[in-house]
Order: sequence, then structure tokens, then C-alpha cells
Amino acid sequence: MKIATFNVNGIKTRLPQLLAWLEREQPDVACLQELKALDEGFPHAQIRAAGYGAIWKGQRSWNGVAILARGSEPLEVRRELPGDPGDDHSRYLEAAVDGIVVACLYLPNGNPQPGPKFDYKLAWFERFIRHAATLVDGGHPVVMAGDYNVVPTDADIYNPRSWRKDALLQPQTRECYQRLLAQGWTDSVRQLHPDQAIYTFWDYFRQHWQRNCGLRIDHLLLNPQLAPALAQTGVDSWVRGLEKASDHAPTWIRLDPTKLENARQT
DNA sequence: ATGGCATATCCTATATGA
Repeated sequence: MKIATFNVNGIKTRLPQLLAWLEREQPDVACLQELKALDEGFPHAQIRAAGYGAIWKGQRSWNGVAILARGSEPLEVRRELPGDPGDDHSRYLEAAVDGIVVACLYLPNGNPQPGPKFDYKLAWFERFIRHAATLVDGGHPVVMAGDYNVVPTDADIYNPRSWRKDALLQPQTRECYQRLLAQGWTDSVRQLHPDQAIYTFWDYFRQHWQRNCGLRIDHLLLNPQLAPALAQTGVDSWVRGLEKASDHAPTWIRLDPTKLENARQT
């Protein structure tokens, strides 16, 4: 079973690249972020024609998340992150797919910092940590996949020098991420590739893609019930090289079928 | 310190991203 996360940076503009990726890589589950479209702007017919059921939560201009499942309909669990009824950003979806709880998240960017946007990022992160605590040992296998807008360590960026003041590298941001992992979550990509430079995002500036100057900010975290099934991880970087590409590339994990069956029955 | 590029909408100007 292959589970992926992909920040599409505008699903209307990115639909051809998204469909090309789905057809070629056939992920069983795809968590999408930055739809940048209203609910009625989600290309449901084309996604369905590609063989995927979907749930989505849109918003005008910004944010927006979706969960796609190949050959089935994701069973929606919740449409917002608990803890702040006044938060109107579409940044969180949670569903059950094939016996696994799938959380799709788009954590706030937080720039510029310091400032209200960084405060919002940290507040959102605290709410996410509180909710994750209920998922980590809730009796189900869980994956939390998305654009975390966190560069966990300096090994997760080509060169931190020009990014030192960026919200993605701040000590407070990294401390939140470490506190999340300390609950018992496994950072899938880092677990299987402890020493490798792996990036999931390359900005549009200064030919950063062509020079492989990237950041690792899209993550798939597994709870202890699911982590033993982790078999493989990767980044479909060919998608970043397409014409009119998103600045993120799809990032994925593969779960061992036999061990996944054990995880479901634990 | 700024800007480089891309996407969106209240679209020839501005907000946001990371």
C-alpha cells in the first residue's frame, strides 16, 4: 500500500500534472494541500475518472486540503482541527481508508516572523500536538501526512544560511516538531534514510530546482501501531521537473501488506 | 535588507507562499 502527500499549489492550474502523477505512480492514498479553490472548484469528475474517490475542504484563494483513495471512498472522520472554532482556514481533514486513519494537514507557513502569522503557526501547531496525542495510541493505525512547513534539522535543507530567519527553521518551530515526534510518531522518510539529503520542496527562485537546492518539509508520520509496517519511502521528484510544476514534489511511503494486516488487528 | 517566481482574486494591483 502506497500513501502519498502532495502540495499541489493550486489544483485548477495543476490538474494535468496531478493526473499524470496519479496515473504513473498509482498511489493508494493521496493527501493534497493548497487546493486554492472553493469546494465547487474541486475537479471531482476528473479525479473520479482517474479511479479515485475523494473528500475535500476548499477555501477561496488559499489553503484547501483533500484526501484521495484509489478505488474507494475515504470515510470522513473530521473536517477541522479541534480546539479553535474561530479558525476558518481549511487546513485539516481526517478519514479512514482501508482500515487506516489518514490525517491530511497543511500547517501554516508562519512568515514573516516574528509577527501574527508566526503566532498563528505556533498556536495551530499546539492544537495539532494536542489532537495528535489522541491519535498516537487511539487503537488504530494512523498516518499524519502533509505539508508541515517545518525543516526539522539543518540536514533537511541545502544550505540554512539564507533561511536562518525563516519561520520554517525557527527553534520554536523545530521544538514543536520534536515534541510531536516525542509522543511516539515515526518520521518515515528519516527513519529509512537517516543520513541522506532528501528534499520535497524547491522554490521557484534562482534555479533552485535545477541546482537541487531544496527543503524537506512534507512529512508522513506513523503511530507505533503502523510504524512496523513501513517498508519504503520516496519522493516523486520527476513531477517537480514537469512544465508548470508545483514547487513541491509528491512524497510517499509504502507499507508491507502482511505487516499492515498485523497492524490492523493489533 | 531585498528580491527573485508563481498562484489566486475584489485582476494592469495586491496578498500569500516558503
